[in-house]
Amino acid sequence: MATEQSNSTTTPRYKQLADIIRNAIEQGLLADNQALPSERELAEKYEVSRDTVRKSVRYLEERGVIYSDHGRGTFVAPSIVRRMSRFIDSFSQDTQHRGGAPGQRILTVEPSAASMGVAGLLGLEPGYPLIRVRRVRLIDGAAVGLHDAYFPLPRGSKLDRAELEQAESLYKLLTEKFGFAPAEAVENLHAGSADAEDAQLLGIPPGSPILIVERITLSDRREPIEYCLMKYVSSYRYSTRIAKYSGVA
Amino acid sequence: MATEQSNSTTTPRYKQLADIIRNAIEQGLLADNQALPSERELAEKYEVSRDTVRKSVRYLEERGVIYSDHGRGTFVAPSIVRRMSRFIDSFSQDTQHRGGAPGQRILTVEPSAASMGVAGLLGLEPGYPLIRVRRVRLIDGAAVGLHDAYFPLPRGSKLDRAELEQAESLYKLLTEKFGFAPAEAVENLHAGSADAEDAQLLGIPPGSPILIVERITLSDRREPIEYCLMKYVSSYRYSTRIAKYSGVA
DNA sequence: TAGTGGTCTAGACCACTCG
DNA sequence: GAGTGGTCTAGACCACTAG
Repeated sequence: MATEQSNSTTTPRYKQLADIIRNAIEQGLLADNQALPSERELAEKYEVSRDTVRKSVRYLEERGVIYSDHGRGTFVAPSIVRRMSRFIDSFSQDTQHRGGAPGQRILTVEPSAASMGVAGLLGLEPGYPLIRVRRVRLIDGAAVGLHDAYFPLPRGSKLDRAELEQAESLYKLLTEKFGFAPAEAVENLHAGSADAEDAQLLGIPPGSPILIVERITLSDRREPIEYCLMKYVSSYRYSTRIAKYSGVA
Repeated sequence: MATEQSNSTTTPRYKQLADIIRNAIEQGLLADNQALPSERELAEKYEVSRDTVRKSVRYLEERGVIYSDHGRGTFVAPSIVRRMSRFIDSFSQDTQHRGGAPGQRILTVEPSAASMGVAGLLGLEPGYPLIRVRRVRLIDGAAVGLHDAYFPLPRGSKLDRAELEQAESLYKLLTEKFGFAPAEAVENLHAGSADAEDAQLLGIPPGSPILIVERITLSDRREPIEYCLMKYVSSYRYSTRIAKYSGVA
């Protein structure tokens, strides 16, 4: 930690240290459930305070990379846990983490007045102008899901299909072009059946079971900024991690 | 924070303060998205260091109760987010949070030698002696899910149906009687169809779509201690919160 | 008993937001 | 510029685990 990289002006030390530890784990230098050096040792080795080391440890613990046990030490989380983090732009990342090639086929990109349902979820007036983007999501070229996203654009802005087709990701495009800043999301999941259109687009028989995921994305001020309805074929796995039991009452 | 309760010997101050804040929110003293007093004000008012206040804030932030924004302040999370925390013993708690009465009908409590599949998931030898508990989960008396749990018991221990029928919760019983100590869990979800038996137990037509949740529960040492296969009718909602986008490389 | 993580303090300075 | 949260330090003591 002595002589710092060029970007150290902005990256806090605890994140730098966290990256060092995470890289060591990802490169297999530390095995599952193996103990890390003690906090005091890490502090000395990297010339930071113990409190900064603890911040790194918390940071990685929240992400399921390591875990600490009072009086015993800090350990590498088993890979089954490490692989399970969820992120907001989950489809592409999840798929890549699982070794698949994510893809998409854009169906429509069009203006859409908010229906009562969507307006309620987004906290807007019915009829409010939204953009609706419908896509088939692919893994290794095979259709696995349908995404139907609704979001407002800043007044006067436009989004066309060509733009989206070139972009690496819808979220990245929205973020860079329109200042779309997702901070958090809530998701509701349930089982359902494919209707005729779903079935045709996903290449499955009508009535097949599908996993339905509804998501509301919130800005840093916790204003709803997107509603997305997703439908997945039954071979698609949605993975999640449930953190430490929190002594609720 | 001056004169403390009797149990203050063990409860850390930051959790006591977190409880004070959470209670204020739950009692409606603070509205959604309303700003909390600044960290410095809270530190002065409750006579703790600012760092301790920050621990309380982190603690509640992880649980989706509040959120902080650099330079702006700390705010009450909107109720749509606050309601979304998941816990390991989720069914009973989730159901209660939603205003329903959770219940169960125990189908079988029996010894079961680990199949190859379950053995692999639990990191045991096939044939290892396990207990298998099958239950129908109810909300307001109506069947909504099937739980099929497998776990090892300490050598020589036994678990019978009568015991389970009296217990408040399977987890509580296992924890208190056998030192079962869940620290974390991973879940995989996908859509499927009810077979004849599922359909009969859930009171739905065979072939109906169901939400299939597989869970592996891990101990504080991250050893797998339970595998549970859950099937839910399509009206059941599985809710989750996706925390702040974490700058993963 | 030695070593580990957990809590707590008091103070400093930086980075960000907003009027 | 005033106020907010974010980072960092150095040190102290407690609680837990294990040989």
